[in-house]
Amino acid sequence: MEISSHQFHLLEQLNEQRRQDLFCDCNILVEGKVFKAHRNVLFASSGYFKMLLSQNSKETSQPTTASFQAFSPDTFTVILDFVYSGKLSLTGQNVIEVMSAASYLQMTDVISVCKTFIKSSLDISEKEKDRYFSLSDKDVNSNGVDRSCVYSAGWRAESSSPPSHLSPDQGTCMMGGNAWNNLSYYPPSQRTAQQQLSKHEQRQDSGKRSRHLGPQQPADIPPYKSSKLEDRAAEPAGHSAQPEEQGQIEAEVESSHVGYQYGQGADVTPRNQQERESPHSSGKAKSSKGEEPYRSMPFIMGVMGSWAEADDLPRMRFKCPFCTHLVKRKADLKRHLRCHTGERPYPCEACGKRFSRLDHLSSHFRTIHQACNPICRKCKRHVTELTGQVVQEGTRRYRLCNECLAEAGIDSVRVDLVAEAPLEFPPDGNKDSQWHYGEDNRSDVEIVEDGSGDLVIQQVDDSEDEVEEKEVKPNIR
DNA sequence: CTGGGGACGGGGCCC
DNA sequence: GGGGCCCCGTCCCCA
Repeated sequence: MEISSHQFHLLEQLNEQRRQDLFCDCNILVEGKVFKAHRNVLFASSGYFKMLLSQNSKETSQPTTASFQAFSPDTFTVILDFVYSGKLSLTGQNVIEVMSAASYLQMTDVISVCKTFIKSSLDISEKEKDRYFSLSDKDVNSNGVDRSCVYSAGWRAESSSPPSHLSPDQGTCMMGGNAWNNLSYYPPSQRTAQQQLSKHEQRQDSGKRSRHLGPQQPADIPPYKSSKLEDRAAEPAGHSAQPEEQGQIEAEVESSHVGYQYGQGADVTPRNQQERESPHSSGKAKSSKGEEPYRSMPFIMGVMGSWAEADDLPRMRFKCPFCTHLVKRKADLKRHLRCHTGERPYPCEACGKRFSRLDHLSSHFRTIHQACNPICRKCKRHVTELTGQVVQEGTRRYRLCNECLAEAGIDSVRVDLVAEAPLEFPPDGNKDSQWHYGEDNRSDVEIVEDGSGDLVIQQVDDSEDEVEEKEVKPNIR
């Protein structure tokens, strides 16, 4: 016979013990603030602590001490509260930091929820967003987000009552129920984004992890590191940034909270005040309408006006919802966001490779397909269509003179220079335009062979099918 | 190990 | 304000 409330009561008791500093055998130092906790609870909740405590498992008599500089005490409070309650107090202000901290601590469940939170904010559909983040008590039992949280819950944490004035934008995501085990569940509308983020993570992770891994770092360092600032901020405690840098980081991170505005001219509720109002809320309701397709993420894409004016820093007004990157213009943010979403709207119609930016496509086309520099790669002599050929080896294409060609005995894909010539880059970067090889005007993906039968031109239709493809494999380099 | 080539992200400027 | 373009730095792959 199973008593469903046991798990909850057990956790509640542990939380009570933590509050009363009973049996706490682990001290966590976060930017000077000490948090007390139980090793076994931390061990069970975080991959980072699991590794850390495993290393120190033999010295059980002494309290374990861990210190962090990579995130703020407030962020760790959210994390620790989750560990001891199963409730994750996410807000538009803290979601990035919480996700970064969770990444650092290897708490995949928390990361997943943060991603979902962010994804929902990015969702084009305002309705969808409202459904997932209207977290009044009533909605907690009916809307999407909490459906993901209480999905097949074996036990249910007692309902805390978020203030009824919470708006969708600033609602607090309560990760309750059986969240410990079941957070792999996503509402269907959010799975794609989840996959995208994960893949992007993997890509960044595999590519860049080694540079950030210290000897004692967790295996999965925060992957959301598109900015140098975040690179620094994510450094482990043992490799903390220089004091000067750290101060800057703190200032910027702090200002990213205090200075957050929900659309221009919106009210700003300082974080501390928000916390006084409610431990799980982030203040007053204030929704704002931005512009498509970012209209639905106003509470994350904050306008950084106040701190930019307060400090003498340049006016970096737009903040990336996925990292700490700040940009001056919305267009720059739009461009930057593609590095997170993996969106590649600019296909090269000569080779099918897709690019996130038109100028990169343009550059690619010039260097690869228009080979402006008719020099033999081997002997460096000038070649013409008569004296040389374009050779393709794997993904590399270059020119060789006939002599070097014969010497090398290359018989891989050869491309006539003449055949190269007609390829013209489409003007004005019309990503939807069909710029054609010859007279063909076809839709959908189609393989077209040129006269030589060697060069394979892939015409790519940038419509639904491609969208599907983009979602499946973003950011393939 | 090193250098070259290509891809990519950020910043800035121009229209 | 937004798009396009250019430049620069960085990273990765490969020879």
